[in-house]
Amino acid sequence: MKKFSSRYSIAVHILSLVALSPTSCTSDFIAESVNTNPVIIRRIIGMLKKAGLVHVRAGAGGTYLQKGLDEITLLDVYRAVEVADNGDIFNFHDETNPKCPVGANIESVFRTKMLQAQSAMEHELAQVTLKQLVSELKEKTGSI
Amino acid sequence: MKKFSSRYSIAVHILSLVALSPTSCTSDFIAESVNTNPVIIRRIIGMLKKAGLVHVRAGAGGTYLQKGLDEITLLDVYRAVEVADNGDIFNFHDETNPKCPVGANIESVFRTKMLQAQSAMEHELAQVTLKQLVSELKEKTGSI
DNA sequence: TCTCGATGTAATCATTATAGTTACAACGAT
DNA sequence: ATCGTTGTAACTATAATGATTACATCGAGA
Repeated sequence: MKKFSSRYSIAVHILSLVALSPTSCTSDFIAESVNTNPVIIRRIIGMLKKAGLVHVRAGAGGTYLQKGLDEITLLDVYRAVEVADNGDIFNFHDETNPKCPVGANIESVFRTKMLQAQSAMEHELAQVTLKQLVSELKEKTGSI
Repeated sequence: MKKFSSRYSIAVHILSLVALSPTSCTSDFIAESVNTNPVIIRRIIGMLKKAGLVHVRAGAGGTYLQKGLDEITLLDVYRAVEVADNGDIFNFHDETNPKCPVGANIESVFRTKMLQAQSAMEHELAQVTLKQLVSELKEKTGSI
């Protein structure tokens, strides 16, 4: 199947930081916590922005949540940054031989099963809100 | 996260073919149904062999199931061909800044959630045996 | 025993996705 | 008007995947 990029973990990191930080979150500030290049951060923030999860103060700088922490689930974040063309996490071998009874029908049968598996995973992601995640994070860090 | 390769769909195709075909399944024969190169097939069969799902008649040629159709689940096949180093389908951005309370703790919190999501997916895959899948395939093809 | 088809595997290549980096125009608060 | 910040484009490096050629090896059957 397709594999998840580390964009996803960075996106969650960004949102957690924006949620917890009392100071303004510039891409430089975030990049330091994530330990990567600010441009990487800006690219991902761009995706989160497009998904309506955050907004950015142009010119002045700084990223802010667009929705409540309990209104954003891990599934929302996942969909914002994992841009699989069709949304499927599974790749299929294209163009099996239509003359072979197996080749002609295997994909539709297999695809059904895969979509069920993917749904189960996405359902799990939808159960977790950023509020919960941040709350667990706070416990770990002591305070902040 | 990481994405699944099309090896998985090819592996399922191979096993279905081996299960249904009355004639000997050589890599050339299978490659024709899958519509790819025989070497691709042999490589994947090698993985299935290593996982104990099939055996191959060396010299003579032909692949045969090593277990009963109802003893092989989609999860078995998945584990046989998707060789993620640690088994995780999620990638994490490494080396976040340990000096930042968020950077230092976000990964362990996020990882827990991701493993739950992955478990949900794998549980779903474990529910489907090749026997079921082949049975649905038979319905589709009429007979064989 | 010899032949011949089939397997197992290495080596190579093209393609694609990702991550990182530099550079720079545009924005807007001060 | 300045200056820090954002939004992108462009480029590079790296890795995974899929495909292909080549070839040594195996072993069933003539």
